[in-house]
Amino acid sequence: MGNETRTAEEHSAETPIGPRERYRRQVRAEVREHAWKQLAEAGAAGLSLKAIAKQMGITAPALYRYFASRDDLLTELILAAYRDLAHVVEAAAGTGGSPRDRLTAIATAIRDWARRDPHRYLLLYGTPVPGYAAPAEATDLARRIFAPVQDAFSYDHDQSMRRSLTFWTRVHGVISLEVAGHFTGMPFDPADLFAAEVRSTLTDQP
Amino acid sequence: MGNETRTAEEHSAETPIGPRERYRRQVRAEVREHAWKQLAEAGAAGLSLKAIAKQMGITAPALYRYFASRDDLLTELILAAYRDLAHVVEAAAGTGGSPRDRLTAIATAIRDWARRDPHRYLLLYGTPVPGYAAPAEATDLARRIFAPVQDAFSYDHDQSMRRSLTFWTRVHGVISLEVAGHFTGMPFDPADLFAAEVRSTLTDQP
DNA sequence: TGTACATCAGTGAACGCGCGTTCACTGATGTAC
DNA sequence: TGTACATCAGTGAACGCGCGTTCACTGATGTAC
Repeated sequence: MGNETRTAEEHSAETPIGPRERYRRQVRAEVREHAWKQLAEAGAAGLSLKAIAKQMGITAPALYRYFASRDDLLTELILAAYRDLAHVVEAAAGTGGSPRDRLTAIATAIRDWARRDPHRYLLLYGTPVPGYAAPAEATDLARRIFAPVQDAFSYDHDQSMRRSLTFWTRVHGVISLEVAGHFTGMPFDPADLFAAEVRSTLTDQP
Repeated sequence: MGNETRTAEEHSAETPIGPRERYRRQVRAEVREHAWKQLAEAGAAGLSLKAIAKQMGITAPALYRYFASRDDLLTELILAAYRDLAHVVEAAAGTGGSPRDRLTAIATAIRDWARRDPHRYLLLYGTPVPGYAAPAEATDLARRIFAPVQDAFSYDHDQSMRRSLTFWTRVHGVISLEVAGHFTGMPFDPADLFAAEVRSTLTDQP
């Protein structure tokens, strides 16, 4: 599913890790993989520890060695998705070039990322999961994803915030309708519409 | 919840209805009301016949006198939501005036409708309910909601479809992010952003 | 106006299912001496 | 290099919960004569 984001525990590995820790990380990664598969098939509401355990051929209580609770796992997935998108957006912005080039690269990167795994996109920008409160880190990451856009528009001192927001809503307007399937069967190519929308936000830009 | 849409059965009442039929409709309406309340609190995944029955002070099997299944009820709610939005959009478009006036009225009507009951909006335009296939009538109603927009743009013979789509994605771009709570805590008024987006689709228009 | 009958709303028990989570435990594995 | 011990992954039983749905039934209510 392309979630190669390293978790905090893996970053702080100054001391070399033993075989138990190595095994532990493998299992955690495998759990996450199955979780993403479930999310893609049944959405966030369909995420089930028991089902994951069954798919892995172990019993459900064993998973509590690796995740404190179902919500804990969901939180990890959401944060991983945010981090992955942040990397993708930062990489696109990092290619340099004019603001126009950077913004086009960012927009394309976001759309490609959303289409690669629609449910992962919808997990972040779709209908909020009822009864689930995102951790504070999610808000930070959302801001971090938005930052490269603001940066690219910063040449327009008076209107940079407004133009960043407009860029954001236009990009998500096309993507969210496309990903939710509202364009299927309609006689046009969403890619064209998307490209036109991105261009529309770039008028009078260096 | 403002779902005053009449169902097919109520339309076909040529013969005067008896007290049993009247009672039946009252109960059905009451079930729908509780269902909307659940949808608003827990989303589509949280829609439960047993919970509705409990709230109404009857047993769950009794509900099967009124709805064939849980999916059947969900379908009715979705279609009712589509119909309600269709009425709202058609009423806004029907106020007459220039295309500019009509489109502004339509956009405002959609946003107000979405904000009045976010989960009803998300039921139609948010994350698709996993495992649920919308009936064909839903597609017809979606087209019907879109029609007044196309009609207002029809003066632009060469670009009416493209401009209608752009109107559509910009309107939903702001609304979906706003309704999902992605603007909370940000230092600007979504209403301003929305108004600006609507205006942006109207440039060079009568 | 009164009575007989058909209709039908609602009950209560039950089925099988899946869920998250706890707990005391077993047995394999890594580690320290 | 070998042994003792601590660690810890995973088990199996269990809890309480909620879900959709079926079925045979009771009893109230409307309707036709």
